[in-house]
Amino acid sequence: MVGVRQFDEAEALRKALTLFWTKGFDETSMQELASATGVQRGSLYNAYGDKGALFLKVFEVYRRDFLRQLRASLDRPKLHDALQSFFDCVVTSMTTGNPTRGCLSTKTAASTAIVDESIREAVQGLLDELEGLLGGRLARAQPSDGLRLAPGEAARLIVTLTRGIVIIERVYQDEQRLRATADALIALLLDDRALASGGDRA
Amino acid sequence: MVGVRQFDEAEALRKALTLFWTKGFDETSMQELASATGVQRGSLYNAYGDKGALFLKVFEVYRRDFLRQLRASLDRPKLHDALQSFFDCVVTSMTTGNPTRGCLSTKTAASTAIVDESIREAVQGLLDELEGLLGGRLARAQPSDGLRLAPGEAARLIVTLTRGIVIIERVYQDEQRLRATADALIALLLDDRALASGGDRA
DNA sequence: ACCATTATTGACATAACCGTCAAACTTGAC
DNA sequence: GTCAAGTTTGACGGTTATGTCAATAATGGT
Repeated sequence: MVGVRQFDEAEALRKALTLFWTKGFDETSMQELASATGVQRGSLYNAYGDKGALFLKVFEVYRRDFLRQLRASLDRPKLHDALQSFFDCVVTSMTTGNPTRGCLSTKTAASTAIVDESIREAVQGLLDELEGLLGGRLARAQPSDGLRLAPGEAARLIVTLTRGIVIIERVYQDEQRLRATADALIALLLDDRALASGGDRA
Repeated sequence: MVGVRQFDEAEALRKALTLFWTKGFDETSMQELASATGVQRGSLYNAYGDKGALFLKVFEVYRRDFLRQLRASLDRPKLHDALQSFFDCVVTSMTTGNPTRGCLSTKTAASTAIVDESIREAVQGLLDELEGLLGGRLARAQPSDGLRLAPGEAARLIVTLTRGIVIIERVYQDEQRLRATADALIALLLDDRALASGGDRA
C-alpha cells in the first residue's frame, strides 16, 4: 500500500451519518459533510466518487446499527414484551437529539433521493431486513401470545406503522403519542385473554 | 381596485400544487414554479412574499380537496365499507401520476421544511382534521360493526398507518401491498363475527 | 381623459452548490 | 534514500438558487 488514506474512515462515516440523519440527503451539502468530518471536499470526492456513493456507504453503517439494536430488542420470551421493546427502540432512536433527528430511511424515502435506484434499493433492503426480523420473531409466537394475524402479514403491518410513527413524530413532536399508538397496535394484534392465560406464574 | 392581478390565481395555485406535490417543497425552485404557472418569478414574489408563503397558499388548496374526498369516502353505512373506501381513496391519491406523486403532507413532514413553524402547523392542521373526520365516523359505529378500539384511539392509529403506507409506496411502488396492509389493519380493527351478524339482509 | 395604485418585468446582487483538476504531499515498498 | 502510487489541497468553472428593485405597464375610480 503506497498512497494511504489520511483520515479515519469509520469516524468520518459516523460524523457524516449524524449530518445526513439530521438534515436528510438532499439538504446536506458536500461542504457541510467536509466541515463535519474534517475531510476536505476534494478528498471525499476522491474517496467516494460523489454524494450518492458516500451516502450509500454511510447508510450501510446506519443499517447495521439500526438492525442490530432492533434484533436485540425482539429477543424476549413473551411476544407482547418483544413488540413493546421493539417499538420502544424505534421511538427512542427517532426522538434522540435536539431537535430530534427522526428516521434516516424515512426521510430518504420521502425525498426525491428515492428516485435514484441504488438509494431506493438500499432503503428497501433495510425495510426488507426489518420485516424479516419481525417475521422471524412473530413466527415463533406461542399460542399463549394470542397473535391474531399471520406472521408475515403482521410483520408488514408493524413495519408500515413504524414508518407512520416517524412522520407523526415530525409533525407533533409528542413522544407519548407515538408510544400510545404503538400500544394500540400491539393491543389489536395480540389477544389479551390468551396473553393472560400464558402469564409468568404458570 | 386599481392594480389588478393579471393571472388566474386559482389556476396558478393548482399548477403550483402539482409541482410541489411531485417534487416536494425543498426541491421545487421558484423558477420552476414560474415556468409551470406561467407567472414570472417577480410576480410570484410580489403576490406571495416568498416560497414559504406561496407554499402555504398552495397547501390550503391541497388540504381542502384532500379532506373533501376523504370525507365523502367515509360516508357509508357499514364501517367496514367506510374504512375500505377511505384507504382506497388514500392509496389512489398517492399512486396517481407517473411517476406516482405520493403524498404532499408526508413529503413535507419528512423534509427540513417542517422546522418552519407555520408549515409545521399547516401539516398538523391537516392531520388533525383527518383524525377528526375518522373519529367522527368511528364514533357512529354500530355494535354490529365490531369496532375493537375506542374511536379516538382507532382514528389516530389509522391516520398513523396512512402515513406509513405513503412511505412504503415510495420504497416498494406496489399498490397491491398497500391495499393488503390497509386490509390487515381493518381486519384487526373490526371483529368479523360482529360484522357477519350485522349483514345487509337483516 | 386622467391619475393613483398596483402588478409585471427583466436585470441585478449574492450566495450556494457540484464536480474537476493540476500541483503538492505522504507513505510503504524496495 | 528513492520511487511509484494514491491522497490531499485549494482553486476554478459552471450552474442554480433566493430575494430585491427600478422601470414599465395595466387598470378602475373619478
